[in-house]
This record gives sequence, C-alpha cells and structure tokens, in this order.
Amino acid sequence: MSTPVSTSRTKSRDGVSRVQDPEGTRQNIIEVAAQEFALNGLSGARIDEIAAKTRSSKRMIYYYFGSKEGLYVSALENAYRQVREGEAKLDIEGLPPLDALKRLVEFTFDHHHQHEEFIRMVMIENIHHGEFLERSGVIRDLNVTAIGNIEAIYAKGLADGLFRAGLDPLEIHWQISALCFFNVSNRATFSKIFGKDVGSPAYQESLRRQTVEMVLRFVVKAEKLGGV
Amino acid sequence: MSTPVSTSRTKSRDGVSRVQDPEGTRQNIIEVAAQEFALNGLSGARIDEIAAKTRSSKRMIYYYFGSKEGLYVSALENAYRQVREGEAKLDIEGLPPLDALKRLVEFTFDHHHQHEEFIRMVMIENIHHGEFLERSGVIRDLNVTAIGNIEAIYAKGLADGLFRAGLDPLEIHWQISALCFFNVSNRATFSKIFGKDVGSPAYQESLRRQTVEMVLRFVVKAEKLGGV
DNA sequence: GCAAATGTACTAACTAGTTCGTACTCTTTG
DNA sequence: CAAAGAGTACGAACTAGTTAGTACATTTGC
Repeated sequence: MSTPVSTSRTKSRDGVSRVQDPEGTRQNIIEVAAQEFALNGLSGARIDEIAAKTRSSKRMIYYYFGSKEGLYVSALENAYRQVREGEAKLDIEGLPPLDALKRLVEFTFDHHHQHEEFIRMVMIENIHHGEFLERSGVIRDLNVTAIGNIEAIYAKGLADGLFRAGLDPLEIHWQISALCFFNVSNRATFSKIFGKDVGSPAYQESLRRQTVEMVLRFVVKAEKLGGV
Repeated sequence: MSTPVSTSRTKSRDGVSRVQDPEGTRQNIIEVAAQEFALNGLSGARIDEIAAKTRSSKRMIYYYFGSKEGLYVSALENAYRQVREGEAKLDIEGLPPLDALKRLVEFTFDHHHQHEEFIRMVMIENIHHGEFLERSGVIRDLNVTAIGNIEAIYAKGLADGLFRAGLDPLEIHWQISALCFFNVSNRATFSKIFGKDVGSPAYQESLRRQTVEMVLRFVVKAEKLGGV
C-alpha cells in the first residue's frame, strides 16, 4: 500500500532494526485520512481516530499537516492525483471516433465505480462548496486535461460526418460525468427508495450499457445510429 | 415561510399578546434544522447554532425531537415530503408521450435546480449510506410513485410506436435523476475545475436543453427523431 | 388543578491542537 | 575518525474550548 521513498535504517544493539521513514509516514497518514474523511466527512472525521489507525501518531499529523483542514486538503489533492494517474492509462489514440467515445464512457463508468472513496471525497468537497479545492490550486490543472480527450474525439467524429455539429465538448463531458458519478454517489438512497440493489453486478452491467448507449445516441447523427 | 397550524393566544396584562404554538414551534425548528444540516452536514451542524436561529430554544429541540439524530431524521422526512408535494403539481395526463416526457424532464431539471437544500440533504444522506432514510420508513413510499409517471408515458409511447422497446422505466428515471441531480450537487467542483460558472443562467439554459434532448434521443426511435 | 410547553443554568464527555522531551541521522570539526 | 552540534522525526501527556444532552423550576392553556 504505502511506498517508502527514502528510508534509513539503524540496527539498535539488540539486533532489531528500527526505521525512520518520513515519506512513508506522510503517505500512510494521508491514506488513512482519506479513508476517514471519505467515510465521515471533514467535521465527522476524528483526528484521534485517524491517528490511531495510522502507523504514526497525532503528533505527526500536526507535524506534517499543521491542522485538520491542512490534512484534509492534502488527502483531497492526493485523491485527485491518484485518480488522474489512473485516467492517464486510457489509450484511445488510434481508435475511430465512435469506438473511442464508447471506450471513454465505459472507462469513466468503470473508473468511477472502482474509486468510490474518491467519489465520496468529491461529494464532501461539494458539500463544502468546493472551498478547499479552490484553496488548493494544485488540482485545477489535473482535470482540465480530461476534456482534451473528448475534444479530440468529437473533432474526429465531426470530420468523419458521424457526429452531430454544434455540441460543446465540455457539455458532453458534463453528461458523461453526471451519469457515471451519480451511479456511485447516490447508490445508497436510490437503492433504498426503490427497494432494489442498484449496485448489484447485474444492474451495474445494465446501467453501464445504457450509459454508453445514451451518450452515443446523443452525439452520433440519427441516421448513423445503426450500429449502436 | 413557516405555517402555524394550530395557534392559541392569550393577552397578558400589559396588552402584549404571547403565543403558545407547539405545531408552529416544531415546524420552525425543522425548517431551521434543515437549513443547517443541508449546509453543514449531520456532524457539522451545531445544535446550539440551530437553537439560536430558531424562534425557540435548545430545550424545545430535545423536547420535541429527543436527539440530534432524531431532529435530523425529521428534517430529512420533511424535505422529502415537501419535494414530493411539489412534484405532485406536475400535470402531464393528457399530453402525447413525447411532450409528456419532455415536460417531465424539464420539470425535474427545474425542480432540482430550485431545491438545492433538498439535493444537499440527499447528498449528506448518501454520505451516511442512507442509514437514516432506511430508519425512517416514512420516506420510501413517497418517491416510488414518481416512477408511475414514467411508466405511463413509456407505455403510451410504446403503443404509439414512438419509443424503442426493451427499456426499463426505472432506468429511465435513473438517467433523468442522474443528469438533474448532478447539475446541482456537483456544480461547485465542476465550476471550479473548469473555471466556468456552470450555474449561470445562460449555461443552465443550455444544459437544460441538452438534458431534455439526451433523454428523448435515448428513448425515442431513431427514425422518429425529426422533431427533437 | 393539571398537563403540556418553555426558560435557565448546568455537566460530562469529547476534540482540535500544544507542550515538552527524546531518539535518530547527518554534518562539521579537531 | 571520533565527538560534538544541529536539525529532523517522533512519543506521551496535557489543555482550553466546545458540544450534545439534562435537571429543575416556571409559565401557559384548558
């Protein structure tokens, strides 16, 4: 889980090796904090609880992050960075626009599905009106690149005469995000209100298919919809 | 804002009328609580703060609701009830299926947009994995009726040969909810990441149109899409 | 009169943040 | 190369302020 970057060891006289590992400690704290914040929110999470679950101590949290909010911002930045790194793995370079768009939607759907903790962090951040994201500054540039993919695909699709003209890539991104995000964020209430576990593999499979279909039918020209 | 249901008055000797109004007090507390919970979450909201903003006192909160969680559940139930009452105003009885579906989506979009406090309550409830909604029991039946509308529209659209076969009304509801909910719930982070105020009237107008379009293109047969 | 409604003052527990002291590691200097 | 010095990494116990919840007394309305 944690990746010690710089580690130094010493043998104490009884032969047991003890480690001093600042980067590892930091990372360990952030990981635990992310879990706790994602689970309980900023005000709901307890510093003592985080400290207890850490390989380190409360003292170290304040040593490295200064305050609860400082820790929260670091955890948030970390979550965004991680997810962005995952997204970078999507490779749709050579694909024809229709396949590329399909892949992109599927990928987003799966990716959100697999990163519930991140989704919850974003929910919490929205509850706070995004004030910490704003304060961070590191995060902004991360996601703006995500839209580059859609822009490229859409341009190609237009050139091929496959896609409808006049759509805004940012709005397409918005639609895809909405469907994929909601699928994770509102699963609990949705399931409980309709008495159906929308998180079950079967239902997820169906929702995934529908989501792809919905986006394609939105973007692709009506008369080219045969293959969808 | 608050609606006193049963009020009784007495003239004290100096002529100033003092009121004892249990139902009004209750309602007033719930309204203030809803605001505070929606703004700060369950753990973030402060009972003292709620009490201060009330026409009543902390003593009364515990008198009527027993605990912080009890108050939260009441506020949540109230929020659902209110929104459901608003939804009941949607009248699409006589409309042809395509218009009806369009109206339904527009209505949902606007309704969510106008009830940010409710959206935030649902977000918070999802952070808590819907445990209070589950505990409530009152809420379940409220929203299940919402799907009746879509079922009716879809059946009619099928009969008219306008809609595609094989779609699940619950999934259509899911899609509509996702788009309309996300529009409110994730506005803060979305705006801040892309440096564009997606809450502006102009952008909302555009998103509304696209959302309607997206749902219609998903449900309506490709060859009947001329009018969309 | 009596029960429901309400005000005041309190407390026990919790919680973010701090203080003080120690161990480890690397560098400097004789 | 050894010993001192300096800065970093860490632990345990404490504190000042907060917060949900209560005890007790009083008023109000029928």
